Amino acid sequence: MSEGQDDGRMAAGKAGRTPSSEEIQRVFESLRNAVLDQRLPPGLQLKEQGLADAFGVNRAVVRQALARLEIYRLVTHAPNRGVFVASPSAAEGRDLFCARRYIEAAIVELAVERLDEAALARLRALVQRERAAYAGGDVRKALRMSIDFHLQLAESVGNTVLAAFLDEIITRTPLVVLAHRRESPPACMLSDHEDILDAIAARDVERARALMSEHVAHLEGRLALDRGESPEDDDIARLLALDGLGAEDGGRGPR
Amino acid sequence: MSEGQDDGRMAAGKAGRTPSSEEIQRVFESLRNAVLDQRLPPGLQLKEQGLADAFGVNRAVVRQALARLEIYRLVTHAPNRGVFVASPSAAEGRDLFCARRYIEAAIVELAVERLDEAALARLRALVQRERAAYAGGDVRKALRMSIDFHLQLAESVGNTVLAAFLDEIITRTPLVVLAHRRESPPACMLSDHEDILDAIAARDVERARALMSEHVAHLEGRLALDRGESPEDDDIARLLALDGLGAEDGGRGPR
DNA sequence: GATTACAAAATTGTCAACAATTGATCGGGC
DNA sequence: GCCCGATCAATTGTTGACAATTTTGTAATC
Repeated sequence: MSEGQDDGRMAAGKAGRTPSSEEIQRVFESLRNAVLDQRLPPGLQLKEQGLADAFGVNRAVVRQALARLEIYRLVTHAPNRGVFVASPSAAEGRDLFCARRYIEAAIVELAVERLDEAALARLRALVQRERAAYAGGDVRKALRMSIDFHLQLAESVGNTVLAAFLDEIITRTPLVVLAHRRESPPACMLSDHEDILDAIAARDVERARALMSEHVAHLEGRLALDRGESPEDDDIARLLALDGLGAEDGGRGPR
Repeated sequence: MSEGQDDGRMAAGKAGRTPSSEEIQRVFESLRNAVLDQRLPPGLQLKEQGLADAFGVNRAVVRQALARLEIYRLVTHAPNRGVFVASPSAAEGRDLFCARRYIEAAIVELAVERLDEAALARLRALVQRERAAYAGGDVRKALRMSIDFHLQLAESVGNTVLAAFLDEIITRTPLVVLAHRRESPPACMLSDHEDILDAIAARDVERARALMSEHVAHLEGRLALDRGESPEDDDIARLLALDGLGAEDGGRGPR
């Protein structure tokens, strides 16, 4: 249970089994972590040769790593043009959060059924470390631990499929945040995590589910995902709206 | 809405956006369809050169297609050994069905909220064609249409993330069936599908969810997934059991 | 006769050179 | 002065050959 923590963050879900060629896995993980830490701005082009040089690997390795990132929708691949960091539409963001509510609810429900005291203790320890990171001012680490809380909870209930799904959702979320942020720090609230654990420990399904749902909704609330609120969908549409020539839209466009 | 039906089955979920190099997509789809039709026995080795010859493409193309199949857990990749059709453990099968219950429930819930008459009519038509296929004795086609019903329902509610997840679950299921079948034909019941649609049309969330849950549970019931009931996990164990020398298992093994 | 060491075949993994496509810059024409 | 077409650089896509690893078959030895 302590084996999965390879370089600061586990590759919780899928594609963690057979590291065909190690190198690919390494490049993939690095890029994935960069996305999780919000270091990669949506729209940035990822050039094969550049990455190959940076990681000291062959272009073929980079190519495969990028192909994997594409499947997770972390990058988009324009044929003969290159791959670019994905910039999810508002609709995609909504779908992501909607799905997340359902899946986190399922996980919480299973947690109430199956989590023993030892598992709960581990999760509580995680929240403590998260709190410590916040207190210490290391906001980036705190954010990572906040993510890890959700991932660890999912993994603790022992359903690999649901854990992998949540992992994918959470991995895709930072790009949505970057593309549609409204307020300042889109981090989790410490107390929320603790309350959820308490409800699970008390075997109160309804309360645990409600708290988690509220928690996720709160996260989503900090984003500008409402229909028409943010530059809608198509990348070209966004560019057009950026000039304010919104046709019949009386200048509601952002900026 | 009639555009997604490229070669008999849509690639509902992810990885359908940018077909980098078309060829890869083609090989991937072919293999994926073969899995869905239960034509690929778990454990079979998929040799790169063989597939390259069969599809008339380069080995690199096959390589990438296989990499994608691996992410979907349809094959397992043993470094320096090759890739093999996955043979999911009973535990994995349980996780799959457990997750499926939650996700189908979520989809049904959204369907009650968002499906209009037109969408319902399309789904009813699909069930009709499924019934026709059964009546016509084309069991393979009927099974595919049964799968398509679930996939189409998911797509109709308009959440791409949930649709992709269900797609993944359903794609992985045939391998579980092959590895752990108990009874004869593990197909969906026609009437179940119709009843679910009726409940959705009547906007009866509870009933729709209950019916769907029961439907999925029924599917799972035809498999031998209980703890200790089927040859547990390790592939070698399965091969041993195949000879009937089941040690203390008094000949309960398959065949 | 069984077991271990060795050798050969097959398969995967890696790599670098070549081809094709795209976007941009520059020049000419209207 | 503006617009259109061609050349040029940069990047991706493809291919084939070569290296490393594993498995299988064989032979010698205990």
